[in-house]
Amino acid sequence: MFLGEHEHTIDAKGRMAVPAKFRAQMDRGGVISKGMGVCLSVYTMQGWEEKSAELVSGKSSDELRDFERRIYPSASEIELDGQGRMVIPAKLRAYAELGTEVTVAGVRDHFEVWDRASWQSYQEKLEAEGGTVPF
Amino acid sequence: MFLGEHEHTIDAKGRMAVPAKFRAQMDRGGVISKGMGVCLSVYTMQGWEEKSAELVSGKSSDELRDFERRIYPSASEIELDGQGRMVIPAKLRAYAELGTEVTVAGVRDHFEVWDRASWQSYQEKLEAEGGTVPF
DNA sequence: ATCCGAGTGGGGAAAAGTGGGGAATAGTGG
DNA sequence: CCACTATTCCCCACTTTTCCCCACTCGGAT
Repeated sequence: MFLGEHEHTIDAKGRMAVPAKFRAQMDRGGVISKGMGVCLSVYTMQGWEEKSAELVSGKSSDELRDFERRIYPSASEIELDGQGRMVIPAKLRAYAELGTEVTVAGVRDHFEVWDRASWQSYQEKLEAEGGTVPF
Repeated sequence: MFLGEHEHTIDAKGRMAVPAKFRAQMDRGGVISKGMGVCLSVYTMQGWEEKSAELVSGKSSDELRDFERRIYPSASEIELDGQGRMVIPAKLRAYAELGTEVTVAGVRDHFEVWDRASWQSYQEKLEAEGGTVPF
């Protein structure tokens, strides 16, 4: 399970360290894709397969074609280098408007990568709307 | 699995580099055919056989004959050269209105080749219709 | 104080993408 | 059957990007 908020950086080569707590789950690689909102989502390979299978089920063939043409091209397979970093494709970096300072947030079955400023204003918005955490 | 969006070019000889991430799957060649919409679809040999078998199943013999006469002549077997490129037949290039700048998009079991401008407007259309990516 | 793991930065080798020359091949007309 | 032309294919060359490895810093734990 992915938990917690981690502040990391993206270097000049487009690399970002995966939080050490997430690495064991990602050791066999994973999939990064455009997320809901201005962010990117990273799944384990298994998680991605389950999630995408679930999303395409029960669609008519016309819908399915368009749908597949949106989700698969917007994703990319990723692996970790010797230092536990992943390379974020330039297209995806642009989509999520990532600068060098990013926040990595664990969200149960996947984790998300946000530009740090976007993340902060998003959290502030949630707080203003939704009140306090329920624990 | 074919994933991601790759910007490539078609040179004066009609050749296009297959994205490196797709090559391992294409090493024994594949089949290129007209795609759904103004694009071309490329399958692995195995993927093509499965897909075409699935499409012809459950058709009456009259339907089947016409269908086969449409599908198979519009397709072409392709191999990769020493540099990992494939030659796109001129007829298919014309069908998909491909200029020199193209986008190669991975769509799970196959990948598609679009003229870069067509791809972009198609994606914009999908976005306008379908909202955000669900991940 | 020292060790160790995490996060970051960068150099250099390897691979990817592109372009083009020239031989082999296939197709065309005499 | 031969000659000519056009196309295809194989190879080499160049540039850019990617990947692998080593090095440094910073905290926390021993």
